[in-house]
Amino acid sequence: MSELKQSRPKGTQDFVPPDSERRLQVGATFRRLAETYGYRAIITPTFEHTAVFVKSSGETSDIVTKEMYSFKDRAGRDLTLRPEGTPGVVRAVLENQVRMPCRLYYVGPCFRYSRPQKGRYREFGQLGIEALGEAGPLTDAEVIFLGGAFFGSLGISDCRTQVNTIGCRECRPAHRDALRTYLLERREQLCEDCRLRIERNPLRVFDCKVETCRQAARDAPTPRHYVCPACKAHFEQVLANLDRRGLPYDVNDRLVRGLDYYNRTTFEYISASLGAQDSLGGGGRYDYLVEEFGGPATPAIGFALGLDRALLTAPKASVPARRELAFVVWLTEAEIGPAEKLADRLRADGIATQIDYDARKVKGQFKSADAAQAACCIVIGPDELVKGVYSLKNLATGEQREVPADAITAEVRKLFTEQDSRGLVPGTLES
RNA sequence: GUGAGUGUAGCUCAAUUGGUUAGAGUACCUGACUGUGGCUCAGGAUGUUGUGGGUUCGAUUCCCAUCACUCACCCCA
Repeated sequence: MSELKQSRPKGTQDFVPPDSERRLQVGATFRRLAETYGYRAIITPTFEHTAVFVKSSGETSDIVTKEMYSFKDRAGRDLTLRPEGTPGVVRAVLENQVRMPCRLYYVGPCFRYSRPQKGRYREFGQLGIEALGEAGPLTDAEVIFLGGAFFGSLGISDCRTQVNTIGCRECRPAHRDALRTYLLERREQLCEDCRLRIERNPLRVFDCKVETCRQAARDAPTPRHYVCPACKAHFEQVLANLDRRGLPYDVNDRLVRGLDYYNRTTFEYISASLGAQDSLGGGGRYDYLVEEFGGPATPAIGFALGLDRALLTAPKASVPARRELAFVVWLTEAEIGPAEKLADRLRADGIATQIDYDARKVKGQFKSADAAQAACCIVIGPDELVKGVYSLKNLATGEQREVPADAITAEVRKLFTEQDSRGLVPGTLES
């Protein structure tokens, strides 16, 4: 293996065909689905002022304390590659005074500085939606359902949906106090991290995987048992609606999520086939965030799904044997001109067309066509020029026949659809 | 940030207790086929064994360091 001077930075990925196409397709599936539910695209910068993330994700969150790609630009501004999508969206909505309520979706890269492993990269793709200005539980259920529908449309069958409620401003303090008291009584059993969490964010103890902490947390007061009547009713309606829609879910008392800004409904999609990083995505309600950004009090809910993890979990569609690509083959240099002209004509007609200008022999051109997975070759030789025809060869079946020059576009189209219907081009990812 | 494992041809992997010329499949190139790919047959090319040190008469094999990748902790997408 010869030494490459440059290799990709740790935790980043290259996508070469056909993986690149598959990845784009997943994004396209998401876009289409989101649009089906009335969401519209929002595009925000890949980096923001660092304060945007510190303020929204929480100063004590792991993302902010140790996972951000932060840097100073040449004018000394403090900037950060976005570790998640929501803060930038909220900032942009306020900055542009987008009329609310509004439903927005985004697809794009996010960055976190953590040690890479299966399903976890330093640059990763997120697919997200944010519904701003909708307060009701039916929105929560619809959002949760939409995420489930997305994984379903990718053919992911082992996705489980977990939901929980963590209460609101009114009921959270009561629970927090109860939890703190409970944890302080069992301080000895807790790991170092969890002892710190008691003061900073006791909810996180529920997330801890240390066995003694799990035991200690088993009977700890959960948020759900302390929620106020309003939150309780809200959650019950969310669940009732999920039932009505037929989306299976598990209520998970310990599901609290890593971002500080959530309230009431939280949810997460889990896959068994992902390994340690088993979360396909998650989200929740964040009714206070817009206000904290200096905007008007605005209820909101959203989710972020992992593009890479979706790709990892989704069954691999068989790679198409043939692409809708025509390949023009010339015999002698005298035909290069006509070949080029024909290719341009086909392209103008919307047919992807390629020529091998470099291959000296016909055989080499056919090999190129085969390697490119072209559906057909169109041969131009001295004979064809005299007769005013092209020889059209179907590379899947091997049949070749002469077609009149002015019928070539129609014939190629016909050949494409014939290959499709004969199943020579297996279905793509979405079907 | 912590731990473990793995680095041999473009790819997937071999190489007996350290033994001299590092192999196979596949992919690639050429020819059989001078206007035709995919099949078949016959040939061909390819490696500083990740890198740098060390032990040894001799290292792909053992030791140390380093880099990269992978998995896990952590965290989450």
